[in-house]
Amino acid sequence: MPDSGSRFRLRALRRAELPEGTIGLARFLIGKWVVHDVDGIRLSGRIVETEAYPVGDAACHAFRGRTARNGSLFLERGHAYVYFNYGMHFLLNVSSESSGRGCGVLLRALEPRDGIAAMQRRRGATRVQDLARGPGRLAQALGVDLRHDGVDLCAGGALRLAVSNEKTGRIGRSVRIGLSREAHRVLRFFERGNPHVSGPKRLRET
DNA sequence: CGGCTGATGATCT
DNA sequence: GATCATCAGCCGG
Repeated sequence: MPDSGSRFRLRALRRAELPEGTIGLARFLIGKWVVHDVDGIRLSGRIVETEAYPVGDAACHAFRGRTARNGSLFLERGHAYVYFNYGMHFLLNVSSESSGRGCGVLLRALEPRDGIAAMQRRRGATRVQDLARGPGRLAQALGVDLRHDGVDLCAGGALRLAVSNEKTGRIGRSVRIGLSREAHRVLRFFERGNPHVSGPKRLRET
C-alpha cells in the first residue's frame, strides 16, 4: 500500500485515546488523520475542521430518538455515522460518547495528504485546496458512502482514524455552518489559518 | 470576496 | 408537503 504519509510516523488511534465527551472529541480530532485504503490506493488527510452535535442539541440527528437512519450515532465513540444529505452528498461523522447516547462529530474538512491524484479523479479535477473543503467534498474525496455507516474507525479497518507526530496549529472556534436550529451554539472547531478550512472568511479567523 | 439559486432525494410530519 | 449538518455556477462589487 502506498504510504507517502509515513514520513510523519502515522499510527492508528485507539478508542481509549478518544475523549469521552462530544465537544472534547470535536476539538481533539483537529490535526488527526482520516485514512481510507481503497482499490489499492491510500486516501488520507489531516482533519482541519469539525462540528460537535452533543446530546440534547436540537440540531443533532439523534435529538428525537433513535431511527433507522441515525442508529450509528448511538454506537460507542469512534464509529462512523454516514448519511445522505440534500439528495446528493454523503456526510461523515464520528460517534462521540458511550453506547446508547446519540451524538457525534461532523468531519467538515481535510488537508489532503495521501492519494491526492486519486481524490482528484473522484472529485473531478479540483485544486488541492478545495478537494476536501466542506463535508460533502470530504466524503466524496475519500470515497465514503452509506456502506461505511456503522464502521468502527478504531478497529484497524480500511477506513480509520490515525495520528501523526506533527504539531497541530492553534485551534479556533465558531458557530456551526448551515444550520437553522441551535444556530448560535459555538460548536465548530478548526485549525486557524489553514487554507483547507471551509466556510465564510469571517468564520475562519476567530 | 459575498450572495443567491437550482439540483435532487431521503426522512419525517 | 416541508425540511435539510451541501455544492457548483453565476452574478455583482
